[in-house]
Amino acid sequence: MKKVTHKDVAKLAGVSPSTVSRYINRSSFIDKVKVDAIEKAIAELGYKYTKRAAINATLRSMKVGVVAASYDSPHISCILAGINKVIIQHGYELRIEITQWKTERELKLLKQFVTEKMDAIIVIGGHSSESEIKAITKNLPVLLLGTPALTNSALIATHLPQIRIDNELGGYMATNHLLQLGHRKIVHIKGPEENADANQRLLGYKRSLESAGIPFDEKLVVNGHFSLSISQNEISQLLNKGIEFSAIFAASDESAIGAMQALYQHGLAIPDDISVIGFDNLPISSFVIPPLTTIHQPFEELGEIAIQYSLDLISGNKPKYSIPIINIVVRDSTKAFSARD
Amino acid sequence: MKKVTHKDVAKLAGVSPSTVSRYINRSSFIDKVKVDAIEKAIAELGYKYTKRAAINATLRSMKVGVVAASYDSPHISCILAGINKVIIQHGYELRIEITQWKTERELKLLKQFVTEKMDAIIVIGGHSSESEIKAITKNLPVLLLGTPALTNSALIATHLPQIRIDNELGGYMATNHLLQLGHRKIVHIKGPEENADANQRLLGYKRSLESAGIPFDEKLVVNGHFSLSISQNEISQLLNKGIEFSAIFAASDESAIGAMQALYQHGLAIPDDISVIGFDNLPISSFVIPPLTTIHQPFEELGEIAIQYSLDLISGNKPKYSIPIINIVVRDSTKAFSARD
DNA sequence: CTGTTAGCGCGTTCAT
DNA sequence: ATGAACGCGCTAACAG
Repeated sequence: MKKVTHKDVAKLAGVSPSTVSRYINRSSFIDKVKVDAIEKAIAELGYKYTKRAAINATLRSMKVGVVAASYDSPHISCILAGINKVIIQHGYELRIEITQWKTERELKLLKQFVTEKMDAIIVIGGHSSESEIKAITKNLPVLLLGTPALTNSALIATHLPQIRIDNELGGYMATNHLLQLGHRKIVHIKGPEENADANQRLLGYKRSLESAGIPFDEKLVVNGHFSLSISQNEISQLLNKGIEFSAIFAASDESAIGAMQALYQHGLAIPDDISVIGFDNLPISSFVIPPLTTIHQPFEELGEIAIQYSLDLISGNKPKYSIPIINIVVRDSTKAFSARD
Repeated sequence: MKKVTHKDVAKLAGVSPSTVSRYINRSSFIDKVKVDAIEKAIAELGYKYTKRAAINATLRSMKVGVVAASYDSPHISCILAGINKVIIQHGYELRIEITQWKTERELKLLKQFVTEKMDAIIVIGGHSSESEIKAITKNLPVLLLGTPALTNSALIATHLPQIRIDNELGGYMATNHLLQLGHRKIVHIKGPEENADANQRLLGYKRSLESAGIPFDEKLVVNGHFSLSISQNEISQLLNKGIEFSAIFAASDESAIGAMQALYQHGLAIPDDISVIGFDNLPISSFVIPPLTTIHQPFEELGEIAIQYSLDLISGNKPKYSIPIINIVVRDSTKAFSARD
């Protein structure tokens, strides 16, 4: 028993193979009578379409490649879930590769995706510049998700489409929450210098302080690189230096958790001694002790939007999308300021 | 400029296309002179092998499918990273699909993988029975990773290969650690009834108690279903009932963290009032407060072993593998027993 | 609208 | 050991 092909279907239906192909792809209108015959033949023969052969014939891959820093970063998992959810409905496949935080590897993977003829590429929180990416991917549809790559201003402006939340607003909301609780000395654990998201959150922090009439204090800002251990270290040093503060706004939940670690090690209670607010709302953030107040990012939705956008790019449609909304989730790690003894 | 194919290479090298093909696949010995000619032609033409066409010609997919419960389960991410690491070196591709904890979806995906002619399938912590899986996958290489599917004893025994750690030993080690710290009333948060891993951990718990001469107390065992929130709930109820205990052995880190939540809400300090030990050593477990003592599972290594095994299955080699070693990681959540006031 | 012809780039019989 | 011929299953270009 050989595999039944569209030719067999064609023969039985009394039409040509190409008509069957056209029927399958709905690429043109077909006589109702023939459609019926084809459908009958398909049912009778138990014909199954083999996408592989089509891909081989068209030289298109029907794949979209995703490069991300790692699998086990919680928010990346959520984004991937969102992407996966919609992509399968469109007959595309997902190819996920991880950079392990190495820029060279990111570039290498991008090149590989190009030679493998991916139909589109999504870069999640990449570290290379827009111009580098564009140089490699040429006119392939590329989408930047989350942290956009740094634009090297020395080169021509190459604006790749990107999906991002309103980070400045998030930074403002977080800081404002602390302010409203009566805190005045608020530490900010910022993200990497070259990260636009991080910078915008810092901007939001500044604007919030400003609108409350509190002067910006350089000494209260440390760089946690979105990293748990680095943030832990930074806060620990701050504490050792004896710098005073009653609250922390961390630019990521991982940073916030690192800060909590440091506070814990120094015997400081959260939120009684120090309030902490994060940014991301990772799945785990509601389960740290105490549960973390944070800014919620709809990661899965971000993934869905990103892939929709990419699909539109592939098909040449004008992408239409809405920026997902962020909001504050108040849990137990923040509390009204009270002067310590 | 058209794509350069193996035919072009053949022509330039003065050999036949099939010889080039044989050279590429090393499927038979070729005259040294011709090899040189071929290599020279490849270099000159910048020829690139196109796997897609080969796949189409052989009707093999060069893919292995993985079904897992979700992307954003921390240990699954680690396993996937391990799999990904070795699979790319072998020219295979990874197709990951998630079941969202639904058994029907698991079965559906399995069927889909079969019709897509996956070369092998890995099921991570599946929920269907071995016989169900085997019925669908026939003689396709299937590997069960972690939690094996429940074997329905009513049907014929169908032993699918599976990679697992020594869960009984892990349960023993965890309990023993607590015992050595002087604890006598040790709560166990077990996993789902139908989960073999969970049952074995429970067995280890029992054996450890037994060897310490402590009678097993049914009331000290609750079912946390490996779930954070359920475990939280169960421990909360235990506390409300006034049942006495000084330590908890949770069958998963997520359960342990849930337990910690409950303790926190009841104003109990960890480890001063209650010691907690988990099982898994998730990336986050070192960062909860206090850092969690737990049994370390080498997830990434498990992934590597699983895919190696699958690759061996595909190529017909006799799979050789070693069961990965687990060990205890002592952090701050456990402490010597001291009678409370 | 539909059928015919000609590939896509490679693997795999057969012979020799 | 090597070449010729054919096949994989489908799409695309061209006629009509």
